[in-house]
Amino acid sequence: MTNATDGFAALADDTRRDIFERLAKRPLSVGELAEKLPVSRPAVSQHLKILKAAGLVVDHAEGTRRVYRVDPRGVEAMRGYLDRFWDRALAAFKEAVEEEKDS
Amino acid sequence: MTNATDGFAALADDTRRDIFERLAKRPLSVGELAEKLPVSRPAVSQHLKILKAAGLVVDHAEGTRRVYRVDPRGVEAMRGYLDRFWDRALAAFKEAVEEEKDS
DNA sequence: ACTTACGGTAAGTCATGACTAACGCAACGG
DNA sequence: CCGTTGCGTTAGTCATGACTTACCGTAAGT
Repeated sequence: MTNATDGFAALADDTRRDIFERLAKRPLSVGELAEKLPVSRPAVSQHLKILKAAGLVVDHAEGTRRVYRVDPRGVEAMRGYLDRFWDRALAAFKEAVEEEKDS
Repeated sequence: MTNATDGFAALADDTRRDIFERLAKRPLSVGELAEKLPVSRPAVSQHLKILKAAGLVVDHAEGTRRVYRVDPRGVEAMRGYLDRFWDRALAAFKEAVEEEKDS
């Protein structure tokens, strides 16, 4: 878990990205999310399960409700993955552009 | 294109992430990629089409071959998306942890 | 021109996954 | 207690997408 690669699959779905962005604004319960979204409550529950497995959200009980919030550590893991490629890709890209100018 | 959200779907697939990581090391042709991967050449071609649409790679002709390389701008776009949530999520997360200690 | 190398496209198959309805379970409130 | 609220899970359906085979276009080499 908190394996950056799972995060991509988690955020690939539109509904899940919607949920993620709403939780980024403020913590919400499953029911509160389902109200705003065009899908059923069980669907939201399943999406949250996937986001949680990817390390992007955490939940805690609050009476009978379960409140979810974004876990910045999961976001950081994905940033770290992209960073590993960014430096190298940027250097190689600029170099290629320079050679292109020699036409 | 270069829309960060398409990048998540693009990197969600294992084969596509494999292609992306190989291209990050050095530019490669379609055939060179297909040699190393456990899928057919047309499959690689289709994956590259998706990565290109997501703004993560660019291609250029080289004789009859087409050489693909990583486009750092696409990577940067995804980083930017994650950054928008990271600050806010981190602050909210720390605050919640502090309240948790009051138990 | 003919052939060969290289790659994108089309059509069809099969697995994955997003969704709903129905059910089960725990935590309060009367 | 007993009903209600709030979630998670299961089973089943339907759409999406990853893959292969076959085919077509294009750019050299002879």
